[in-house]
Amino acid sequence: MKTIFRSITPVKLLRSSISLATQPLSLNPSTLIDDFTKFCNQRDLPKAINALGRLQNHGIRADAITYSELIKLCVSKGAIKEGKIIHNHLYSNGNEPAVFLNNVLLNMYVKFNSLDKARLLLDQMRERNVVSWTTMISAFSKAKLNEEALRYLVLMYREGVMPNMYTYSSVLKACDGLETLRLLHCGIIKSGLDSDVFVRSALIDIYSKWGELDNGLLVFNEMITRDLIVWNSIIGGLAQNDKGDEALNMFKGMKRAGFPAGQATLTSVLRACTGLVLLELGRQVHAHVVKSEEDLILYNALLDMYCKCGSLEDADSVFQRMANKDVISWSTMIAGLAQNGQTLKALKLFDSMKDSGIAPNSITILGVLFACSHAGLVEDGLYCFRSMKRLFGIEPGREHYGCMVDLLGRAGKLDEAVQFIHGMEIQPDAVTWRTLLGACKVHKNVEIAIYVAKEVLKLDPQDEGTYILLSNIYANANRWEDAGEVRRNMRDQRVKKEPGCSWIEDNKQVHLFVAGDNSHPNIDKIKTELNLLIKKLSGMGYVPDTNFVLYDLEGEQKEDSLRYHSEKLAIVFGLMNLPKEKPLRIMKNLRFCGDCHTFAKLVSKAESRHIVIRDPVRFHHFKNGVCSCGDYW
DNA sequence: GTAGGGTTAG
Repeated sequence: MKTIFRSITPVKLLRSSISLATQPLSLNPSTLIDDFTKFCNQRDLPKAINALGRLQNHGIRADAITYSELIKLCVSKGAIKEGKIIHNHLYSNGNEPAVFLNNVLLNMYVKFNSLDKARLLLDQMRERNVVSWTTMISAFSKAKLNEEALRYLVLMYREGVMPNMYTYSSVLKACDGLETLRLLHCGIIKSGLDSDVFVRSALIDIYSKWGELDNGLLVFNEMITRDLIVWNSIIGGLAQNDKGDEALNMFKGMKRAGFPAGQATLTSVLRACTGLVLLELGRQVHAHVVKSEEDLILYNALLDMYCKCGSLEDADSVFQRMANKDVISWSTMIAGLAQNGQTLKALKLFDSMKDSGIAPNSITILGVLFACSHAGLVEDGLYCFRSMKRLFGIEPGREHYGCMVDLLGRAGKLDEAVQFIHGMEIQPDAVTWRTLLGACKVHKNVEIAIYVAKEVLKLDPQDEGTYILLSNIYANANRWEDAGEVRRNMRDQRVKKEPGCSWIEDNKQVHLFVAGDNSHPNIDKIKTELNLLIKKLSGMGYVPDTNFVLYDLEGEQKEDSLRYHSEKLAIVFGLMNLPKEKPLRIMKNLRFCGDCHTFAKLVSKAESRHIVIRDPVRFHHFKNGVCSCGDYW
């Protein structure tokens, strides 16, 4: 008895006698700790915090592991207040917990999204190790505070703490460009940490995000042991960089390596299908995923795939059945309807979205404006644009302005569109002007077109289409000198020409047709069939429209290059090979030329086929001689 | 003991 009393300081004795009055429990320190430990183990937060209060009153400490477990319990329950009580307790009486517990506290504030509190704590800590720094860096990186993440990496270096694989795998995401990325990669290799799978998957991912897929592939190919996430990184990287076919090949490789596809994998596979318009493969993925639990991201990708493969019925049925829908699900569906020419349904869906209590974001509004512009709903579009900030708190961005230029231009209000661009709060870019140029073309306004084309070329001197258009305009007006100058400028700028190509899926195979390329095995047969078809259509009044051809070709040669545009070859291939009841679904890399558009309309009538062609911006559903775009595109 | 990588809409 005596010895026990002697071991307690007078202050502590005083405290315990006070607490005795309010909390008539055990006085014995070991019993108090036992109580505390017991409640922590039982994950009984209120009782544990109560017991902690008694420890506090008696100036007693439990062991670090128990505290750490209790803090984790707070995190899992979102108990911020309790977490702070523990923090105060650990810092009471001028104590500072060991770095391990400090790290647990740091992590707690991070999980509570209190980055400022975490930052303060880190500043205050006497000892900071690699875990402390990594906790902060990872938090900044996840919160997309990239500058802060990189800044803390530097602070860490300056303090003489070296990053490890945990640090690198989380800081890589925060790279602000290729230069930083290369520096980090060097550091990783020098420290021998590049054998870590986490670091590797982060490297693959970030290289592909910065458009250096080859470096990502290099990292991937050097790996001896790969896990599911590394496969996902490379497949996702390929899919996001429009290398759908390579992504699908990689997916095959992954299956060969014995990995079952996870939801993230299938999301990327769907993205690849979307990019390649592989509706049938997309359907197979769908059939595969309906068996598992509904994953929102995956289902959103499914929606997008159906929309972008021009199958609105499938998209709608998925959308109707989805138990949870977020702003992306709604925006995908609204944009999908709009792009497929179903304007009124798109606007109706926007109303339903608002009714359902999901707040639209800037991308949702973009879909709505797109719908208005493609249906000539000038007033509705203007209203939406003018009220987006007031109603939804969304500032119009460059793309919203672009949609408005399109809206005015399409409606033939070309002067107003020019005025609108001059009044924009954001500097117009080449895309803005090019949008208006397209409208000038449709409405055949030469005067404005010349002005607009010059604006485009000021901002993008490499734009092939604009040179050609401008020189065609001059040539048609017999202004040969001007046309010649445009041609010279084009040569001086070494404008690159992107070859037009189209592709179509048949029996799980993609058939690609590139302008001027005869490598398809059946190309001769296809060309023969195409010529027969053109003859048949000529009987219906089809005359090739040569205005859409390059200026340096003449007469018959002009018509010949037009004759074999890749979308025509793809259409004929589809007619020859796909069953009559199936719509022809064709994808192309460039915008439609007017001649091919007319051609497709006539074919849909002459052959009674439903033809769906996707250009880089929208869809054209050809049925019975009419296109869903209403001949505006 | 505490810190880490991949997936969706324009």
